[in-house]
Amino acid sequence: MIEKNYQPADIEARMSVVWEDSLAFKAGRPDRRDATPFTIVIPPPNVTGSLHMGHALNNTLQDVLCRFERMRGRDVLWQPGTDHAGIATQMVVERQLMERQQPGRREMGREKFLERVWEWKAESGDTIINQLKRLGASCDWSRERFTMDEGLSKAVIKVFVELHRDGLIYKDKRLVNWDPKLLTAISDLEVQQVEVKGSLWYLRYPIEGKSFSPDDPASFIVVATTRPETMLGDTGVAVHPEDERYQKLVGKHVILPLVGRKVKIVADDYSDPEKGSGAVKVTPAHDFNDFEVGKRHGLRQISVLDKEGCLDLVDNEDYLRDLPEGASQFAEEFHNVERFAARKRIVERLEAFGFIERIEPHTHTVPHGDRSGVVIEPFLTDQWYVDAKTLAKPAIAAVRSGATTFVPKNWEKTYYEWMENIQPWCISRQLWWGHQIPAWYGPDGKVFVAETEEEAVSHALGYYVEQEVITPEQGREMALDRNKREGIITRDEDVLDTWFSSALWPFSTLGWPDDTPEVKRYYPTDVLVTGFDIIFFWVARMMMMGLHFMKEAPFSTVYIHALVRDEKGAKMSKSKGNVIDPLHLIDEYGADALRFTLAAMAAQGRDIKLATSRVEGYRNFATKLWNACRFAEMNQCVVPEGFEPAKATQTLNRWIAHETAHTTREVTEAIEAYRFNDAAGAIYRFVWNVYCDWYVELAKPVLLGPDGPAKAETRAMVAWARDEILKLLHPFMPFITEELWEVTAKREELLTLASWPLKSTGPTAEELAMVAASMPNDGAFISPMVLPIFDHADFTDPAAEAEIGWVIDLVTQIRSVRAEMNIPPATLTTLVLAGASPETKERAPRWVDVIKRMARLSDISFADRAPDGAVQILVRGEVAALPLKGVVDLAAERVRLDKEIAKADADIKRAESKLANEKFVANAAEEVVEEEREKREAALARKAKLLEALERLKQVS
RNA sequence: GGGCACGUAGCUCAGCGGGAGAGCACUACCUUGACAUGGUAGGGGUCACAGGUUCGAUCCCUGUCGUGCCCA
Repeated sequence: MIEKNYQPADIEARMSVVWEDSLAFKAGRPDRRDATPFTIVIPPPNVTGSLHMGHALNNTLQDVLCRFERMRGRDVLWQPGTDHAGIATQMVVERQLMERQQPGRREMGREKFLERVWEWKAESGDTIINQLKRLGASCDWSRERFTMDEGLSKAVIKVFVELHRDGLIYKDKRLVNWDPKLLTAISDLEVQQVEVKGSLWYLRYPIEGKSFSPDDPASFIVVATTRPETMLGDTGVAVHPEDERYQKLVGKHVILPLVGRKVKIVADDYSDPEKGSGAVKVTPAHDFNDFEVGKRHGLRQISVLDKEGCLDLVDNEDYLRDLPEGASQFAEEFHNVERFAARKRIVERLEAFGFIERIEPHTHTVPHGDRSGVVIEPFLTDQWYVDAKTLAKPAIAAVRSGATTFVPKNWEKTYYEWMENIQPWCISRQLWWGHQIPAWYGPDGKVFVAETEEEAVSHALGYYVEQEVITPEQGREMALDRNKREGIITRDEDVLDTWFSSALWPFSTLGWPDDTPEVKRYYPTDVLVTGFDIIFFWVARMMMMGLHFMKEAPFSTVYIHALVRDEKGAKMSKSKGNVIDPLHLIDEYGADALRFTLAAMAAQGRDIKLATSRVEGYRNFATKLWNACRFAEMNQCVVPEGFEPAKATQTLNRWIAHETAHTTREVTEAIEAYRFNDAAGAIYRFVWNVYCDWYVELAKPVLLGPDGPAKAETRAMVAWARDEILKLLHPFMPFITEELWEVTAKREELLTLASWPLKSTGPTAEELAMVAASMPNDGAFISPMVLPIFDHADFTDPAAEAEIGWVIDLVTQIRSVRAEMNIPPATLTTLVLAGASPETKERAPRWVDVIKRMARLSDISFADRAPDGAVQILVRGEVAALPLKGVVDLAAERVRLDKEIAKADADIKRAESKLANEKFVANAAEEVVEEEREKREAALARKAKLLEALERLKQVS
């Protein structure tokens, strides 16, 4: 028994339990042992995060695919799990400690702090998983993984060790993006370029050997900079080699103001003669470009900042080297001054001595940390790097060859662009939460990379014995006795970039590096569904790692969906406060409505600007479906054993079978092509505008009439079509459809495991091969879409279409005319079918009840010609007359007819002018020309009838 | 500066070489035996602008203007 009202919350709670108890989503169910696997790995959300709109969209689309393929009989594995999200999670816990005024991370120490993070994970880690379940995600929850799981950690260690062994991971001292707030290096991708209104300072650097005077331009060179405070670390001045202004100065030196360091003037085309003064200061330790310039000219690298972004001058040997007397006094004065304060004070000091020529307002982009929001400092440190350039090569090739394709295709360009210009990937992070790097250092700094500490120890002992640092005897003792190893090696403190473990996700979750049956069966995966914002972070890196370690690309298709934006098109973010919480929408309208909205708006290549009104509209759609099913139930509609819709005899029933088959094809093909919006649109229109608006309405007289074969067949068909609807809609609205499936009949299985109505829209591989062989090989790929197999061919019934189409047109037009003539619904009128064709005469009696009911008529009759003074409409070329003499204003009818005639005239004119155009007739496709002729004929016929009608009207008045 | 999108009904969006579509909103009418979370009918758009290709352009090409995103 279906409840009177549709209550999403009740249904959703109950169905979640039903699915869970039945293990419906478990991969590798025995009954699917011989089925082809279908695998998707979830983009793992942050373990302590909560569901946002992006997740809702991303997971709705994955779920549509998984439920669709599951119903098509595949052995579906949707692999769920969460990401440890290094920086983000560590920050959250640190903030928590601060808010609770508890000891900070450093005071706690590494071990205690990590315990604390694990506690937080235990507390909040289920949130996001439960939210995904509320959305209806049909993951195999029994296989949930976490990037810091034992198994996944094992994979991470193995990958690191192997890549290091192969020279693809190495340690290097170079400039990194340093976050002075989080005190860690970050990768290029974690840096956000922000446009900032700043200044350009023009500094005067005195030329060596000349006596400096602000009034004597020959005594100095002007350099322009956006970061005056870094001048303390300057080790050169660069001018363009072809810049005539400065050619004489190249090779000479300037004396750095305030500092007194002697600095060389070099020629380098990095300096742009058009910009600023044409001369730039070179600070190799604090700027990426300057670093390169410095390398080209052998300039020293002097770091003048510490990890926290404060000036570091006292005891800074690099800084103090070769400085004149008195330099240490300045160093002491400015030591430990924060970088922005330092900028201000140094500018003041320079100004006081006449070293500033001028200051211009200047807008430029400044790198910011995407997590901390502070300005990133290029900083010279030792870090671990992945040789991304080498790994990128096969990853590029896999997409070029089509082994992996992007949908929509244009993202491939973005992918190539990035991959072909890829930089070494900095993977070490100065954090505690994450996979600690499996590298150990000896007392002399020698590094030993190994999977375990034991192994590292043995490497180290071997090495130091060989180097004769210790004797073989000592080595043996240390190997045997842990207590004697004190100080031999210490582990690298750093952890790996979170994306390092994410890059392994498609195989680490299946049990790799162990040789598990899951790895064999489910790798490579079928499709990856994700947003374009993480193509670089994640997709590219999975491609690299997958190809390197598994020798096969991790997925054959990458479906890139839109970003969900706010109504203004801006990215939703907490800081902007424009976030729409999907859970609120679920509470208000139900998960099904939210899912349907997202799917319906997921057109390829366009962002989604979410409007709540759409969600409401689709909730109404769910209600509509609910009530249609109630109607079927009230009329005892059930599908009898062995019912074959193709064998239906009633025209109406043949028609709905035909329409259902058509929709089935539309929905199936659209999902196959990742056109989620088309699929959603097709099923929506079918349910509301075909099944509810017409089929059910047209079936009512039969269902309410006397028992008999027609009624029995109609009851069966109403139920059959309903079941087909539930199946087609299930991937989009799983909860309501499963509920209705359960309550409308005794079922052998859950809807979620039922068979999809259409197995395949294309030929099998064999058939394709046959077709290909029989055709001249022009290299063209024959898409399965082009050669559809009509499983539902039995249902095509043009005669039924024509008959029902006539009924629909007739009813619609009568309604329209009645509304136009302001005939109140309560007024019943009569209908005269004038000069009806034999076809119409044969059809009409079958539909009298329906037409009377729907068009609000009292009687339908035939006549040779329309009665005088009747409103006359044209339905498929024949006149239908409503004798309304006295009911309506005949003048109004004349106006209406005039309008109709004018319309027909316009159509005739348009068609004729086209047909009169020789070029059109000569160039346009045959069908198009023919179509135009038909249009002309139809319009001419229509006009003739309308003129007759007008004539008759005139005779009356 | 380079790249990628996008400007279609009041709003949110489909469509895309042969007569402009949906949902919501709006107007009028309707509590008809599934449904007022509903039904019926209707109004509303030189498809940003300017050129070009074509027999034919909202759709393809070029440019302009505007908006958004990504990368320097």
